[in-house]
Amino acid sequence: MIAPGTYDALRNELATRHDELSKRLKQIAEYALENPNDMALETVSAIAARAKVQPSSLIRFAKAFGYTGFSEMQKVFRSHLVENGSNYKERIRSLSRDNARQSNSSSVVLDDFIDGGIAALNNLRHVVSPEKLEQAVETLANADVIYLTAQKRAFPIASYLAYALAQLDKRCVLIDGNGGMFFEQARSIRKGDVLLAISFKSYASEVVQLVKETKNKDIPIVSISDGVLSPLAQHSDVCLEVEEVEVHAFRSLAASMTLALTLVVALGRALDQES
Amino acid sequence: MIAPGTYDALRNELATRHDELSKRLKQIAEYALENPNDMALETVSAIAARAKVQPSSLIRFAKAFGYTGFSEMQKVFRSHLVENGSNYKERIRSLSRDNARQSNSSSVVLDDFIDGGIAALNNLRHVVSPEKLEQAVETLANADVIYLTAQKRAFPIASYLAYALAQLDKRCVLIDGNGGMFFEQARSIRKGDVLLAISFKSYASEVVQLVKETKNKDIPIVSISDGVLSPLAQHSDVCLEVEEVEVHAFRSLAASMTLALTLVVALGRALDQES
DNA sequence: CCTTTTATAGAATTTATATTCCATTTGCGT
DNA sequence: ACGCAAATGGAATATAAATTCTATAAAAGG
Repeated sequence: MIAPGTYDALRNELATRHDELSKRLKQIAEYALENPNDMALETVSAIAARAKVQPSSLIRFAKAFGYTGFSEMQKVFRSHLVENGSNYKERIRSLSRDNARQSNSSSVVLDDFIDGGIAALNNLRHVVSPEKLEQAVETLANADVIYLTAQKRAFPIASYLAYALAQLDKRCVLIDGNGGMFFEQARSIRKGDVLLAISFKSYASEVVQLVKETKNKDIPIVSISDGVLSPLAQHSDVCLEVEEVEVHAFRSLAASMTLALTLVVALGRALDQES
Repeated sequence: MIAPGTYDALRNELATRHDELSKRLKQIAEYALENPNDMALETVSAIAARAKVQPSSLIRFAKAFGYTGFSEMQKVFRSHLVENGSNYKERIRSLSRDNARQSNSSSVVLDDFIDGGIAALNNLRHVVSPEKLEQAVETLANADVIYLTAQKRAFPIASYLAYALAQLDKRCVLIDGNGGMFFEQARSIRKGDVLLAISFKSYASEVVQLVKETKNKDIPIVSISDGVLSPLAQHSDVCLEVEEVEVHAFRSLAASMTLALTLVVALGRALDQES
């Protein structure tokens, strides 16, 4: 007897062997299928109480399916919970393990980044709250001029936003620090405008400083950054969070780019509706 | 002191009080925000090991935020895990409903772009030939200076490449046309250098022209473009093809960015092996 | 209807996990 | 440089949880 290692395999096993199970084990199987979250998170005695069985029955149940004990079976339920939810890090972790095995061909590197990018995109679904996104779009839609700023790794995103916003005939200014005029370029921001700042750790000091200063002028700030600890998050009216995956010691921009593009298209729709 | 009862409240508390926290507590806060799943599922000692702290620090951490112990705080992380999973399922359901009737909510747009990005990335795996990739890497590795050029939609990629190559201490020049000096910037290309050009349809004329001119000077050219019909493909020594998916009349850059990043990392490895 | 086998309940035990406590270190103000 | 307060590490302890064991109860077979 071999114990199912995945949630789906276990589910399947529970279903097919359901008939041959004893009364109490049937009862537990039904409970397990209906309450997988309990199986994943509660203690043996808590589950036993809820399913109206003895704790020992749960252990017998687990052993009947080939596990050494209940805890081992619980791991299967737990990993399911994680896969379903926001966790894509496990996949990445296994990815980096694989990386350890001397992957020196370029196409292996490409595969790793593709996997990482897909994981980051999937994750984006979970971490971006629809409300924040809506709020960001609305703020930008009401802007007279959108000022864009980013430096270093985040700069390509601002640069892309400048291009895409121009396609929408939305007025925007890219504060790129060209000619050492970072703050000078920002000086023309005024009431009615909005600052869209993008920065990831380690946060470029100019961008952080500009955000603070602009906040003091009562200009609305929308930001794209990486987590609540970001200094941008603290000073922004809306902060959209992205978490890029690190593969081979480099972070991609796939997810951030996708979010930026979404912002543009959603903004375009909002503007269309107005007119 | 009142302990946050929800994940969002806790996150918020972690962010706002992050500054006033002691060294070890900061460390734990950061780990918790980056690995909420671990916080939800692992044991105190397992988390302690991963976050490189003592188990007792985790208990102090929980108490610092008003909980009676770590277990109480863990409940918050656990309930988030459950809610997150079910929310996601509901969202998928409501999304497919909305999609049928052309919903215009921003998060639907986001989902479309995420799906599009994933499709483009998967496609990338098939269309990029390992040989070409290897050849591109080799050509770039042998370059004295890498000249980068792109305009319009492709420009962010060149801009990102410039940033990433600098990280590798690989000499590069970004021909961005700033100050109307597009061709002037390119004038200093000489034997031993390589031109890396990126352009998608409709191909920016400057870039195409520059590629042609540079080809005549017998400078190797590596390009990233979209299909064999690209004028870049014809004049390049190696042309890496990417096909971005068009969603809502806009093309993402997720796949192209991923390819660009791959090129950088593979190049980095090639350079390491040389030395 | 009795015997044998299998399943079950519940207490007892073992194992693992969280928490506390205190000696030591670190940081800070004087 | 000194003393004080806060923070930390790590062993010791307490708590909780999983698992085993056994007497009892239910089925199954003759």
